[in-house]
Amino acid sequence: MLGAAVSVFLSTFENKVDRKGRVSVPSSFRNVLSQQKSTGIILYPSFKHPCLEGSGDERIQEIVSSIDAIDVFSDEAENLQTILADAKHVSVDSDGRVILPHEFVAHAGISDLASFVGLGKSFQIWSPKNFSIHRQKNRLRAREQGATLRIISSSSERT
Amino acid sequence: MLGAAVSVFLSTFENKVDRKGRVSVPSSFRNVLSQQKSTGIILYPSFKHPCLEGSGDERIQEIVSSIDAIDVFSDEAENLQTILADAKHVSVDSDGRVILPHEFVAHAGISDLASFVGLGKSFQIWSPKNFSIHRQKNRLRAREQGATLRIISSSSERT
DNA sequence: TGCAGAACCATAAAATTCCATATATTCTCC
DNA sequence: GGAGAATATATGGAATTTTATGGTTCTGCA
Repeated sequence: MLGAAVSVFLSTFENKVDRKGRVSVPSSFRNVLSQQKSTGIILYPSFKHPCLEGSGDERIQEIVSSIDAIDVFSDEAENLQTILADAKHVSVDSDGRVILPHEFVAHAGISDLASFVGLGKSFQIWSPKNFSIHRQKNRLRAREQGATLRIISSSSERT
Repeated sequence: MLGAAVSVFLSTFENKVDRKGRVSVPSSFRNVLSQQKSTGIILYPSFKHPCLEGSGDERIQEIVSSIDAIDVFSDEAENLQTILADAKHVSVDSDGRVILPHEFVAHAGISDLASFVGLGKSFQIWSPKNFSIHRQKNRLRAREQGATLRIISSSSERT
């Protein structure tokens, strides 16, 4: 099951969270991370949903550079700084696990199970229950709106 | 201390301030500082908020250079000079603590707890109460403005 | 000589490392 | 093709190290 696999975060995995808040990062996610040379992952609570946003830790550099590129006292700079203030770097231990900080566990409503949801360049962590609700809502909306995918060639942004 | 982590000030820590005004600098912040070869930290009261601005002590050099780079008699130059005039250098003791100067404690409304807030290249120190208000405002606005979408990948610019 | 800051010491709580095991999945050799 | 060895993953628990934090003592300076 090794091989190069795919270098994006893909599909959903449900793992157990133990008493200490430890949870295994899905091995395919770990492969993506190590390809990015990340020593760990960056987590921060989502603005929009009761879940956590996660990514390799090189993402932090992007945010910091973004802040540098704009006026230090602007609202926009403060928005990005909010992400930094809320984010945490968690390192992946030798067994492939991370510790979910308590505040985050609370924000996401996670108890003893966590769903890792691959989103390509990043991923989310949900409580399985909240995720299934979210997933269903999304599907419904997608169907109503007749979701069309605009696939952009080469390097561009996602929605 | 493994997990070299990321070399930026990240996330928020709430530590106790004892009778003498001593407070522990979060260990991850100390790691950033030592990477910067700072012997201590520079503190000055924020213009914009009831909090303290902090950074490694090489930051002073940057401010001095900035002053040189702009019109000596401009408002901006005076603002920056005010920072220099108000700033203090505090050293980190062998247990990782600093002493917050009284005037600063007053400006930030800090009593027995202090929140260290990572902002990337610098950080802030707040009273937890003031910070939670500030944070809530910021998160609301960030959500409306869609902060996460504005992250500049690597070093591209928007026009 | 009194007080603020610095250097020491002590300890409880929290985080990190290490070890053990169960369960798959893959590989290899017969 | 299949039995069993070897590997990988997920998970539980214990041991060890760091942190945060309170207290005491020492020292220089006003």
